[in-house]
Amino acid sequence: MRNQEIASIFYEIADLLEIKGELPFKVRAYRRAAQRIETLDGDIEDIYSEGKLREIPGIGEALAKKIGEIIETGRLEYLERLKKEVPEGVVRLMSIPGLGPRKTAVLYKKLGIKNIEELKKAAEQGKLRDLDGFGVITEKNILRGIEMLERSRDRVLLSMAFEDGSHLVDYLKGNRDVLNISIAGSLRRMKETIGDIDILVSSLKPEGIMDFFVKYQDVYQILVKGSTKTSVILRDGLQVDLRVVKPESFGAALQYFTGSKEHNIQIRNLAIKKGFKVNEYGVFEKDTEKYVAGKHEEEVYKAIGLQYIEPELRENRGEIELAQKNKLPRLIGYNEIKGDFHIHSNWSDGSASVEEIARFGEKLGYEFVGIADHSASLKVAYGLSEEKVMKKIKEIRRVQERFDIRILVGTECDIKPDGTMDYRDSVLKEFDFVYAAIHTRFKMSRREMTERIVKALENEYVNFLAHPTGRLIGRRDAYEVDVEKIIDAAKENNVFLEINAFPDRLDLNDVHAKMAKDKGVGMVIGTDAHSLDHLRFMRYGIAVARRGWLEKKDVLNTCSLNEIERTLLR
DNA sequence: GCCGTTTTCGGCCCGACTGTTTTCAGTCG
Repeated sequence: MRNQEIASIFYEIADLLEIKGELPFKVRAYRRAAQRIETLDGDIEDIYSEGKLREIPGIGEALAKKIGEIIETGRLEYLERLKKEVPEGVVRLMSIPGLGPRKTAVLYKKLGIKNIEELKKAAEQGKLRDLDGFGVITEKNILRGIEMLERSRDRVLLSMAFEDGSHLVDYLKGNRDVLNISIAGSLRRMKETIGDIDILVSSLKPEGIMDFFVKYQDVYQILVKGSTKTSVILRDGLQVDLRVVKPESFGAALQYFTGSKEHNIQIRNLAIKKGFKVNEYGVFEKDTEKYVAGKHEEEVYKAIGLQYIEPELRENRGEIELAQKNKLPRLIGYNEIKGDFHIHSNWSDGSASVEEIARFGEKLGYEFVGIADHSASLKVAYGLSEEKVMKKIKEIRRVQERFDIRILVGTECDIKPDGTMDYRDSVLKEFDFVYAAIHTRFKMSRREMTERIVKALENEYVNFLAHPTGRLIGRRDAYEVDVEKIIDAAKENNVFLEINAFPDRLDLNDVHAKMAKDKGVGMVIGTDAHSLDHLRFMRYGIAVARRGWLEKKDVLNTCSLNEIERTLLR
C-alpha cells in the first residue's frame, strides 16, 4: 500500500511548482490527484498493475506515467529535478501564516533565504521591509508567524475541538442578536483531527457580535476582526474563525463553510452546469443573478438537484454522484446506540465499579453495558488471572440481580505473539462476549502481524477485534498489517471489527470502516472507557462510522438486547 | 495537468481581509 507515499510526492511537487510560479491550474491538478490517491479505497499498486490508473478521476496521461515510475523505480526523476531548483527549507517557509508561494519566492530569489532560521534573522535585521510587496508590518507579521508556528501544536484531536466549540456556541447564544448559530468546517464534518474551529452565525447586527466574541474568556489573541469574519486564538492554542451572515444566507454560508473544499468545488461545478452560481450568500441563476435559495442548507442542495448530504459525507468520495441519484446511505444516527461493549472496570485498570458503570449506563438510556477488562498477561493494566476472572464473572452475575440494565461480562483478551489467546478456551467460553486485542509486540513484520491477528479471529470464541490497527493519533502509527486481509478474515469468521471511539484511537478509521462495510463485515462501536466520563466518547465513534458511510444495520450495538443475545450468546 | 450532454482547446470556485498599492496582489479558507 503506497497510496500515502505517492500522494505525499504529488503534494510536494505542487508546493515546489507553486514557488516556481507555475500555472495555478497545474498546481491544483497535482493537489487534486494527491487528495484522490490519499482517499482511494484500494491499493494503488493493484490499480497500476491492472492498468486502470487513468480511471481515477484527476489522473491523466502524465500523472499515470509518474505513478508508474514511482512504483517501478521507487523514485521520480521529475521531483529530483524540482528539488534541485528549490531547496527543501524554502517549501517549509510556506507553513508560516501569511507567507504564500509568491512572497516565499521573493524571499528566496532576492535574499537567498532557504529556511526559517535564515528568515527569522533577516526579519530581525529589518531586511524584508524593502522587498517588493513587503513592508514594516509584513516583516513584523512574519516574525509573529514564526513565533506562533514554534509555539503552536499541529492539529488537535476531534474531542478537544468539540469541547471548545460546544462551549463557545453556548457562550455566543447568550448574545440576543445571534439569530442562528452552527459549528461549520472540519469540526462539523467530525474529522478525526481539527486544525481550527469554524463557527457560523446569522444576524442583522454583526459588529456587536464580533465585539462580544472577542470578549470570550478563553480568547488569547485577536488575529483579524472585521464585520463578517473574525479570527482569534484561544488559550489552548486553537484558532477559531467566526463568520456572521444575513439570515437569508445562513444555509448557503453553512454549506460553504462546512466544506470540504473539494466537495464544494464539485458542488459549484455542478451548479454551473445547471445554470446556477453558488456562493456563501446563496444559489443564484447564472444569467439573471436572481436569488433562488440560501436560507436553509437543504434548499441549497435541492436547488441544484441533489439529495441532502450529511456533513460527515462531504469529502468528495463519491457522495455527490450518489446524491444525484438519490441513493445516499441513511447514516447511523447519534442516538441509535443501545449499549457499549468496551468498558473497563476497577477489576482491571478502569476507575469505576461495575455498579457505577451499570447506573451510568441506565442514565445514558442504554439497554446493556459490557464489561471488558484486560487479560492475564497484560500486567501493566492489572490484567486478570484465570482464577480471578472466574470469580469476577460470578460476582457480576450477582450484581445483575439488582439492575434492570443488562450487564454483559466480557473480556479484552490479549492476542499473544503466536496468535493464540491469552485465556484458554475453557475460560473464554464463560464470557458473554470476547474482544481480541493486540497490546504487545507491535513491531512484527506485516506478514507476521497479519497472520497473528487472522489466527486470533479464527478462534471460535472471539466475537470482536478491538482497535484493529493499534494506532494512537499523533503518537504512534498503526502497526504494519494488511487491513484488507483482516477484513476478509473477519467476514470469514463472523467477527465484528471495532470502531474504537477513544479520542486518540478512532480505530478503525473512516476509510477502513467503509472498506469493511463494502465487504459486508459487521462493526461494533466501543468507547474503551476507563472511567464513567469516557462513556461519552461514543459520539466520536459514531462520527467515524458516519464518515465511513455506515448505516444502523452495519453496527451491532444499535441492536436491541434480544437481537444481541441471539447474535452473541451461545 | 485534467477534462468535455455547450469544448480535443480553452477553460479550470469564489469572496473577505490585509497590507501594500493609489486600484490591487497576495493569502486564506
